[in-house]
Amino acid sequence: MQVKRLHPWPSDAAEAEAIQDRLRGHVELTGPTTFTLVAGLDVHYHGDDQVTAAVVVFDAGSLEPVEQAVARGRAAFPYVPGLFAFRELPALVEALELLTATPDLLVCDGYGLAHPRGFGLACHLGVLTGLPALGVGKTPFIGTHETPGPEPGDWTPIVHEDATIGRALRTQRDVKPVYVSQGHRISLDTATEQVLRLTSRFRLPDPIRHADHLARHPD
DNA sequence: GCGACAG
DNA sequence: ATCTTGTCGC
Repeated sequence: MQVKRLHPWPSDAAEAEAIQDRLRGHVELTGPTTFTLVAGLDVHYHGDDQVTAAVVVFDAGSLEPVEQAVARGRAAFPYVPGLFAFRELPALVEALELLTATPDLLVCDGYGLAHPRGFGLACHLGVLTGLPALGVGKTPFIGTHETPGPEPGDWTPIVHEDATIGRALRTQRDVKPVYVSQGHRISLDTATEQVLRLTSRFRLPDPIRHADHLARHPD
């Protein structure tokens, strides 16, 4: 698939934040409610700043993987909380461009709207591709939330400065919640519904687990 | 002011 | 993040 060309690369944190502040205005918080090809994305780090990005495309009906791609490279930015996307974006975009199929939903490993400037990795990937995107975080990052109930599907809002920016969502009984937020062209209800639908057996959605596995074991 | 801080 | 990758832990 084709991805919009990356903006000039930031040489420091101030430039990176300026890019986020500018692109934030392009995020759309509504979009389709059903999908046919869902992609999970993840990046594996190894050695000194080496990265392997993986994307696995699933048929949304059968939940079977239909295509995958891997791109190797170097972390493109130092790790700074809030600017984490700049480490992984070039490798992830390269992996997406290797795909023959064009997914219609990106399931990202990290946050979207639930971010200090409202523009996490899932928003960034969504805006660059123009595709609906959602973020799934494994640890709380920003905002406050109550503990959701113990059953799959139970959730509580993540609130920051009087706004709901995501949900703590229980995907499996008595297993720690995941943190869902909108990336681009998706509602919070739809993002929640898709994360649940895509999670078959473990804590995280299958597309993210498969991408994680592929990034660790590319051969 | 200090510490903590997605992956 | 890195480790083998299910999740939790005080």
